[in-house]
Amino acid sequence: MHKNLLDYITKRTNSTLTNDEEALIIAAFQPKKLRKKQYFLQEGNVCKYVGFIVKGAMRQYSIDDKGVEHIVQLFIENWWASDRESAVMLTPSKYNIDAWEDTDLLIATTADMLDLMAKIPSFGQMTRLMDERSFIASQRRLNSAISNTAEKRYQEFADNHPQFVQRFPQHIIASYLGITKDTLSRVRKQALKK
Amino acid sequence: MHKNLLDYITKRTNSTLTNDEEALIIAAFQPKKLRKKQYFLQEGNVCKYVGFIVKGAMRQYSIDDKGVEHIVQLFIENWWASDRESAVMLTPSKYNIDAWEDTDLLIATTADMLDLMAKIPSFGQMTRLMDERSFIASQRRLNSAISNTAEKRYQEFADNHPQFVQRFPQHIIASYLGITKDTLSRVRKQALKK
DNA sequence: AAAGAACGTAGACAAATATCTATGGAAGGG
DNA sequence: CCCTTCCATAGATATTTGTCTACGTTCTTT
Repeated sequence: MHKNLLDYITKRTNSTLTNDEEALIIAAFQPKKLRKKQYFLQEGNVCKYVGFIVKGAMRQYSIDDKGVEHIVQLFIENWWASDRESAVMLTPSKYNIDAWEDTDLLIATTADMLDLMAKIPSFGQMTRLMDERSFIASQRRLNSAISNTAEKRYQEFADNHPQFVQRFPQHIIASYLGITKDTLSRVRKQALKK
Repeated sequence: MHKNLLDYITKRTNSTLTNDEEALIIAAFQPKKLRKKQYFLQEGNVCKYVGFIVKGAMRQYSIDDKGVEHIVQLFIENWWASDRESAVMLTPSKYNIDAWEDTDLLIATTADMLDLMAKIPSFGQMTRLMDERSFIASQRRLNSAISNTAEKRYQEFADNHPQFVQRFPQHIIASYLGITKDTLSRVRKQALKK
């Protein structure tokens, strides 16, 4: 199971890991299985782990005053699940993270992550790349959210993330885009005509 | 002028810099003055510099098919201006960054930044903190954009960033929030009644 | 196989927001 | 100082999106 992670690191950084480095990484990451709907993180708790998704799909969401869920992030294989805000600031999380499909994870504590970053250059490089990618994705999504109509946002999303459209139902996608499932349904209908 | 930057680094990281380290940083960062409306980065160019704002205010925005500007980011003193996506991926930027007020910057190339990160631990730490903060801010804003009404979004923004509300006109703030200036004007009027 | 939940779609209506035009005042450049 | 540009607001109207209810289908669970 750890092989997926080691491959991920070497591929992303175009480097190799020594046996010692591999051992350190394997020691730090613990396998964990989550059944569908099981929580990885619950609102109000401090996020102590980061999870590398080996197989499965997860979602991160907040719940507003009216009890409505707002999807802030979706994760599938080779994504890192965690609430960075909570993990970095050590504050109670405003979000829930749970499994949408049965999911296999490799989890490590924030402390272990910092340790690995310090000891293994390519691990540090990998996390930097991961951070950059997250930020860029977030910026793009934000730009799309403030600039585009619901229709354009969905088109962009479907073009860039076809895997997500396949694996999550429409009401989840709609929430992720900041629209209702009804609007998404209408938008898709419009799109078919073209 | 470099003192602002050195202070910023030591404060953020709770550490001190040796004379050699300070010299490296000063050598890497070049002072630059921008007049109001002058570009720091223009759409289509690759972002080669990152700028630390010593004094002034800047904005980052895209321009859509209809020629409408969409503000994706605002910067004031002690913020770092750059298009990370372009700088990291070495792709032409989709954004413009220009000075909203006359601005004093300290600029460094991406290569110099990487060099400083490698040579100066606390510089690496500082950039990591900066990246984390950016990401968290971006996540929050995204969450707000998809979850809240225009009114709530403005309230949150005004509460969290009173300096921005003071220094940028309403149509800029409105664009930043993803609404029109007309809507923002109405929202503010409503808020006064409370 | 049956029962219940989850899901997508639809239509009618309501609410939020955008668009457009106009106006007066403030700010900035010569 | 005058002139121009920028800025905030207002009202009328159009468009987009949300809300609610309903229904048929598919998926889960027992």
